[in-house]
Amino acid sequence: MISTHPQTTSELLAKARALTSMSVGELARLWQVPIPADLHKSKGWMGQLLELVLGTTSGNKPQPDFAELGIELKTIPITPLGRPLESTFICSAPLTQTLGLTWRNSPVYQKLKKILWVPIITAPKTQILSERTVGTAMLWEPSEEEEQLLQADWEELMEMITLGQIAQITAHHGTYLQLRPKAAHARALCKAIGEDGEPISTLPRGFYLRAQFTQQILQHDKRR
DNA sequence: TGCTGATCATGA
DNA sequence: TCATGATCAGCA
Repeated sequence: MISTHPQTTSELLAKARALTSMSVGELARLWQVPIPADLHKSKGWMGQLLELVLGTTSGNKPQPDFAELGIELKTIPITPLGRPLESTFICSAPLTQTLGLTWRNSPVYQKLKKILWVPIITAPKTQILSERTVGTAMLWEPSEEEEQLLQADWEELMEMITLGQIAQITAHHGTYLQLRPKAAHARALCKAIGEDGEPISTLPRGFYLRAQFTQQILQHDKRR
């Protein structure tokens, strides 16, 4: 089966909604994608399957998955009750040259401003991949209130990075947006700002949405 | 058992 | 190394 790139937002949403209740095994068969035994060594597999099915246009370039529509695609494993099993990676965090960076022109905001969420109903986490099913996809844009909350977290974290306090940042910081390691392994280091403004080597970090926040998004949208 | 910190695959 | 896609694994 061949996917065409969706031309409009409504076409994309309709396409995603048409997948509701389909099993992962069914999708993989239709698109002739081999199913891994588990996701241990194929962590991005689910996301890549949906990219194929929905016909994303961007590959692994630093731009929205549907560049023309300005929409980012995120697959999120949820329990049958709608609780996300994982936090959601947004983008890597700039650790140097952060002065002058503002919320609205930050990579975090650019990623978050329009997201197509595709829930994958997964229960329990050990459930065989092919038996998981697609939930109801939804298009989300942050409300004013949500944006303010995210911006506050972002500003707190970015200030710490800029002031050379990255070593003190843990995943406990940030109410809805957190900063965590994002690396191939512990030896993958990058440059950051040290306590006295000197360059230091540290683990690359990424911004993540807490599962609690994602849950609110998904629940809120159901009431519309 | 939820969450943090660590990790896996792939392409340029 | 850094971008894309995330989930794993063990501790609190």
